[in-house]
Amino acid sequence: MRADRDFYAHDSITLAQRLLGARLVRLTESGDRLSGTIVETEAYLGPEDACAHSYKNRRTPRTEPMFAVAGTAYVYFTYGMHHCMNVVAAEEGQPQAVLLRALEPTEGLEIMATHRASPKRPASKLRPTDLCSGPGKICQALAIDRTLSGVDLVTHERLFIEPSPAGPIAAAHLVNDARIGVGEASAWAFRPLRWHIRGNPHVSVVRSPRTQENRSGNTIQSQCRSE
DNA sequence: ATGACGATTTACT
DNA sequence: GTAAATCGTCATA
Repeated sequence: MRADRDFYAHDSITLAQRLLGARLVRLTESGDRLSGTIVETEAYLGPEDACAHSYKNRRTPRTEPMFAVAGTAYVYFTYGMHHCMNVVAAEEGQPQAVLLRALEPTEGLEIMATHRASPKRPASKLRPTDLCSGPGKICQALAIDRTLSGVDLVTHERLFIEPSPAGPIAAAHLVNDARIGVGEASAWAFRPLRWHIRGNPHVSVVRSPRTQENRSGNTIQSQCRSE
């Protein structure tokens, strides 16, 4: 069953954990049903978060959906070639969002593979873990681009989320560490705002405890759980 | 109008 | 591990 407004109406830290185990569903224009279980997320906190697009309330045509009601999709284009999808959290006007970083694909793997195929790596050579193990891969596999930015996941016909009937993943099964790809300039880059399902093979980046120690010193060590 | 820069992925050494 | 690909977005002028 599709998630309703109440499912999304929480701060981004809560929603990031709540989304794990839920299913992202995409019904394409071509009539394909594509879906996957969310296994990795990151919370972006809003005006005070130096790593967020909405830092200092930066409000532009691109970031406008971040200020919308919880359950809105925020999709942006980056590096001249990739799209990334967020789920907007919190109250309307508070630009918090959760970045979807990895899915375990469940329906339409064949179609996803054709979307992800390249000359070097044809669809036939792609394994399930090559399909949705990163924010750019998710959008390519499920045919999500910025034309879907700003749509309401509570009512949209072709893009929505189904919570797990089994309920949220227990905290003991989650790994919580620093966000990926946000640089190291600000202390915000080291805050543990990323979550993933422990041991899931579709997760985009698995940091060894050693690496975590090297990259972030004792700061994260004390705040994060490692594998 | 212009320039610097990505909430990334891929291929190659 | 390092580097290239590639262009929309945003701040500055």
